[in-house]
Amino acid sequence: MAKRYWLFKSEPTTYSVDDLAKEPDQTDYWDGVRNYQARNMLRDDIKKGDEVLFYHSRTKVPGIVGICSVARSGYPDTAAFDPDSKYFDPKSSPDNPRWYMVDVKLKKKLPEIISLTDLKAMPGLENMAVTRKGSRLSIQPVTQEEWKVIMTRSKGMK
DNA sequence: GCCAACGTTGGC
DNA sequence: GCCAACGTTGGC
Repeated sequence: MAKRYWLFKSEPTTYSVDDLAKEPDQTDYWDGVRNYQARNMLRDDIKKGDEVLFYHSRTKVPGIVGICSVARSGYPDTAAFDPDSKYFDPKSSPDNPRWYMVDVKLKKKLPEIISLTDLKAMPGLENMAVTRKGSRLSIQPVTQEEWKVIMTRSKGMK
């Protein structure tokens, strides 16, 4: 399977790119996704070696803040089994897990954010879910063309 | 903080 | 299986 590209959203008050940067080996699990469409991608499609845009949502300036790679393909989200976790789901069990997560490794924190406003203005990104109104999907596929456009933009930074 | 858009739940 | 009610998301 060829390498694929994704965009992961997180609220920085919950988990930010700086939190990931502090982790050993800058690697952490991406838990708490509780949406079936996103779950299916985590379980079936997102593989080790794929690349990920780290996106901050629900903040003053939303946008892409980092580039990550997938360090581990989809496996059951253990937070769903933990009654003390805010992601606890009694309907998920180790025998029959409902939710999945992957591990991500931060490759590069961008020197500056590529804001949503920027993304909307960049040619070639018109079809990205994140630039479309009302898109709440927290895990989104990114095409190779879109990825290239964003990489070109990030390389222009100093 | 507001509120429109969205996804999920549950009664019927 | 429909759909109203509800809770959540996320830009502004």
